[in-house]
Amino acid sequence: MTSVPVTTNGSGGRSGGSRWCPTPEQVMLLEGMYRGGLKTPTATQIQQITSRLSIYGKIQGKNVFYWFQNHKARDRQKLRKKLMALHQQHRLYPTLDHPFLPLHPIVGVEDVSTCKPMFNSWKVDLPSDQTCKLMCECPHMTMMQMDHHGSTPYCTRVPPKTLQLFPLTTTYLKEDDQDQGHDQPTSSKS
Amino acid sequence: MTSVPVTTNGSGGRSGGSRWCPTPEQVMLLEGMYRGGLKTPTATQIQQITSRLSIYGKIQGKNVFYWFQNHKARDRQKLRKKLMALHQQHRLYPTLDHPFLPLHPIVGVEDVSTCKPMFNSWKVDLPSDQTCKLMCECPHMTMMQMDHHGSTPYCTRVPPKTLQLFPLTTTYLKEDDQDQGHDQPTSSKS
DNA sequence: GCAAATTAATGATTTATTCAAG
DNA sequence: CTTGAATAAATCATTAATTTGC
Repeated sequence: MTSVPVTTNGSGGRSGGSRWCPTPEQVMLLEGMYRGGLKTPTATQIQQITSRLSIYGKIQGKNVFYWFQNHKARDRQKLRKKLMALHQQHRLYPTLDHPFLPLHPIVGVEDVSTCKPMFNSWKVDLPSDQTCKLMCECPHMTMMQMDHHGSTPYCTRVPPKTLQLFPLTTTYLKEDDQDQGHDQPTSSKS
Repeated sequence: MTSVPVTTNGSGGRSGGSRWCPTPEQVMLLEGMYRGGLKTPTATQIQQITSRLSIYGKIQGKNVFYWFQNHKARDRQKLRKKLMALHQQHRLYPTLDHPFLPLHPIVGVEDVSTCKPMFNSWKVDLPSDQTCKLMCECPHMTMMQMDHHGSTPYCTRVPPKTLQLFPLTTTYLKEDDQDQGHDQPTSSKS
């Protein structure tokens, strides 16, 4: 292949000549279209887009075509990855320069996926939505079910099972510690 | 003016008042984790981080959660702004303000609508590799000046001639805000 | 030096998206 | 087509920095 005399690229005169290198404007515009709802442009649309974007740099229809294909695919891929991470939930990463986050893995937890949604319960004072929203006031108790026969080798920091987690693990707590996150009813918002 | 005395925090100052105020140690640790690659901690990780940081001061899981959200968002925002400013100088065409909609039709092409099936045929049933090859062989001209080589059985069914520009017409990104503006009335608080 | 006034950072909420399951 | 789950963008609100006049 490549019998095509593609002197492509350019795009601001960047280096290389083998593949399209979109300019920021082009990327911006493409993303805008994508976000605007255009996921799989028709040939006509591709054409128009190409024409439009050629103002900012060299571009071909196939670039646009590929861009949308890739963008959509990567969107899905990203989401899938997230979902996976949700179920595996043990992404420990090696620390780098500082021992910042030994962050020992939680061993006995398998159903951590249930805690992610719990974060929504923080904003439980929503006006009038039909949806759940307020599942439980005590967000994180369900998450640390663990224990049982989880050996928890070095899980010293995480409380064994009695979920003190958020409020109580602080070194000092005063009576109004709850007030911080409890609710600030918009304080006379506009 | 007469800046409204924020009654919300009146008594006792901010020791337990309105919002979390991270200690330098906490900030340091959080930034270290972020730089270390932790961009969106899971609930489990948030718990661990919270527990760990609590020795330096009062902190809740939601604080950690929010911190990462904000940090990541502002990182992105900053970067995007930089990129935008980099190439904002061009502004050759007036359409940058409404980049996505106008998209005037192309002049030289009349029967472009027939190209659409072509795009479909590209990715139709060939293995991905084949598809790619096909694209490479027939890159730009295929859509632009497509000399009906007739072998497009799909072309029988053509979309409306009046190639409707884009179906999007939604909100798009409206950030523009060329300069973040100083128009912010300081007394906007209500 | 100091506070009031103003500006910049940033914590906390709300809103708009996304994909995919039902 | 609708809804669920989750997030990132946009926005609001408060704290810290800083400027400014004395």
